[in-house]
Amino acid sequence: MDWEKCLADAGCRITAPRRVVVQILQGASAPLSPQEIMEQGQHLHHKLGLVTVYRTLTLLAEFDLVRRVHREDGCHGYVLASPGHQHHVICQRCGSAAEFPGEGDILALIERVEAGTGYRVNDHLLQLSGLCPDCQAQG
Amino acid sequence: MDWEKCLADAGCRITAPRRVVVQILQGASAPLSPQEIMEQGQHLHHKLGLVTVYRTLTLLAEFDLVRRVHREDGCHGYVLASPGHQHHVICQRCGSAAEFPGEGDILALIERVEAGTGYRVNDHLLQLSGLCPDCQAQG
DNA sequence: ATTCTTATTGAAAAAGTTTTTCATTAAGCA
DNA sequence: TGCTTAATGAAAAACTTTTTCAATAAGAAT
Repeated sequence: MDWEKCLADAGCRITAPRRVVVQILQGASAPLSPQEIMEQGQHLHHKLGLVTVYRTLTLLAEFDLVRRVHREDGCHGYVLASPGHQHHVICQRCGSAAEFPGEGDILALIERVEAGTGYRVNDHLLQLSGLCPDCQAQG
Repeated sequence: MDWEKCLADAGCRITAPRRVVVQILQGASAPLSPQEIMEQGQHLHHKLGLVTVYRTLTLLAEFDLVRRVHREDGCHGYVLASPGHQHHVICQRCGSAAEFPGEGDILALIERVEAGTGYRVNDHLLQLSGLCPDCQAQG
């Protein structure tokens, strides 16, 4: 579902800062920190504040529109979650990210884990890291 | 390999604070934050400082003896990584963690991702969250 | 055992990240 | 067009992580 409709249906307003945050994430090829989102976003909306970026990310995360991932540098990074493709490979060298569809494999694994541990699994985070094609080529 | 030997072989010293951090993690049933490790560790070594906990965790992580995971509250949590069982299910209610062996399934998935994206995968993080048996029973 | 070297520690301070507060602004409905 | 109230931005507070540096103690040499 469209993010605007998703928020609107929940009674949230579609504001300029929110549009900017989503737009920046849409154009990103790597997970961005709140700080980076603000810096890039200020080119589109020069009054954009860091606090608003945090609040927007928290809101988007509540609706699973955005996903928080680990970054090598220890920061939290955010990537847009397109439904059904919520997994990422991240390049350890340049930080670029690629999505991959992994639902099928994961679901099978989850079933086995539930059987083995007794836990009931509601959510999962799978993040791979390595080298993107470009960085491999550079050695 | 034993963590003490692992550090000693690299020329690091086996100190009381380091022993305490490992001991706390060994007794933990959920990922602990540096703060929590310090608080619990001070019962064993009352002078243990937070700085030392951070440094010890960084060191242990370098040798893959410890693993950093996401926690619902946004904090970073650390769990001991027993080799070959580096994956965890975390209970969203009580925070307890269980390990599960998932190597086989993951390796197959990784191969498919490498073929599909062109990325070369060096490392992976898989974290499941849900409800542990106890919390399920409580409703 | 004792001494020596130097890695490690703890405390304070600095740096960085995230949240709270509150007056002001503007989204969306009437 | 105006009204209501959610959302914003700035400042400050709270919290997390790193840096600095003098003091300590691990482990090798004696």
